[in-house]
Amino acid sequence: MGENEQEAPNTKRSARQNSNGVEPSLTLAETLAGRIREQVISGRLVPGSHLSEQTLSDELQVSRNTLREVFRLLTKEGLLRYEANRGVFVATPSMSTIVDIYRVRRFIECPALAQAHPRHPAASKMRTAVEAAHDCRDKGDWLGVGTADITFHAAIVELADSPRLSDFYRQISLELRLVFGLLHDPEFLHAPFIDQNRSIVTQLEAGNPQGASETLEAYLFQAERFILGAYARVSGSP
Amino acid sequence: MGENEQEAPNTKRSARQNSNGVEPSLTLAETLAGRIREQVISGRLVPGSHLSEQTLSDELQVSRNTLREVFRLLTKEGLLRYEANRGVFVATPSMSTIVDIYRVRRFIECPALAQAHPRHPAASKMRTAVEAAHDCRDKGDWLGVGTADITFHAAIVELADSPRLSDFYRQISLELRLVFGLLHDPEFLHAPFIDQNRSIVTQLEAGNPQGASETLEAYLFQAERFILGAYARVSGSP
DNA sequence: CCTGTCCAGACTGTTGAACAATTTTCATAC
DNA sequence: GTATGAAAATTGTTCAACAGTCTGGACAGG
Repeated sequence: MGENEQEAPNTKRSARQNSNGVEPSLTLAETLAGRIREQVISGRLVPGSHLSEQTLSDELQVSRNTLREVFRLLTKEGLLRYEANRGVFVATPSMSTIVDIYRVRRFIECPALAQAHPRHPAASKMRTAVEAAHDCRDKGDWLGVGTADITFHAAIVELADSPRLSDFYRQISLELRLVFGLLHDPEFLHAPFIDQNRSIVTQLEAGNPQGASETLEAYLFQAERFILGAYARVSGSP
Repeated sequence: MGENEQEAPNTKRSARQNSNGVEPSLTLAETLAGRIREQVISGRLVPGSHLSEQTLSDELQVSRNTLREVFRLLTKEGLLRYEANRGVFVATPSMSTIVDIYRVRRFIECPALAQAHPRHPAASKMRTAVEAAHDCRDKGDWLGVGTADITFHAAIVELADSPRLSDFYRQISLELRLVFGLLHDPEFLHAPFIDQNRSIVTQLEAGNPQGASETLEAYLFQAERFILGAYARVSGSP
């Protein structure tokens, strides 16, 4: 009797272990995707390196199948690259990647800003992000400055009121952060742009979205040159 | 005796069966994703319906694990939607979906066209697509007209020379086709726009991208009203 | 010494079965 | 008629196995 009851008391930690506890119904794969995304963005996982299924699944204590789901997610986000029968690699941004990213940014951010209403909710997000960047600079927290910068520009895109556009921009930002990680010199990269961001939001708040947009375009061209230069330096003499 | 030997000689056809044989290193999951994508776009898989893992994996003769990889792919494309512990459903476009799609289209297509060089390679793609749509109309092949229409507008986006923008637009097109499938009245939806497409490409070829862009903007506003109206009719009295 | 072939090992692609966790269904009690 | 609670169905995750593909080295011949 009772052989029906599967009482096997489950030695492994229960499937949905949540060290922080509060994640509401996030699947394991999604949680891990977040973790690996962090590592890729922060540069701890070097672009071009091979991610072995066996090694990683051992390391993260998940099965290969689950890890493969994670890989699928991150591949679609552009952070990993697939090669059939050879596995996944951390994406390696090239010069043309950078050029394309900045082309897209100018294409989307400038019109979004130019046609924005100064009292749009996203405008206050911009202001908040600018001040956060300022604070972080004072504390020497350059990684925080980078995050605030991304937030600022995401807010610009939100001015266009399009969920799909915002999602797309989120993806572009991810790739850009991958580039930043490759350059590891956040101070040099971000310092010059904090004040320009402030000038942009100030112009917008003053009811001059057109001027803000022009400042932004100049900003983006300048930033592109900056990044390309830094990239060439890193890539030329590693 | 011999119970140790797993003699079951693998009744299923070898893993990489390729009925057409020529697919170069496409993974099974990717192949299946293509098949399901077709079914979703064509409307054979009704929006909102639940895709059971067990049922579908039996039907497609693949394992649940592989099918889950397929689901992950299509979810990222916006054709399927995930609900934790409840499974995947075919995405159900709403009015706000349509509004957002057309907002994005105007936001991207019009500037891409306005700043285009008339001799850009994508311009000839536009011309080809227009003529194809014309031919299909004469033959009464309205599904072909729809495909040609999508191709035409994808070519417009290609004028911007940005792979990431083109990829993004491809995704938007997929969602739009999902809407079309929901409306199943391709003649009514596409017939009015073939000639406008022709006018647009003609203006571009004549060296007037600005005029082409204005025509396109009017086109997109009109098409949005069309689709929204058809949607309301279908959704109101099913 | 160089080059091409062949073989073994490592890794990915896919499978099927199993169990845990969650949702849904349904019968019963109030 | 609605609440309750257990059974059934479904998803989330794991494991072990095997087939297909790639990698690297041993080995033979030039």
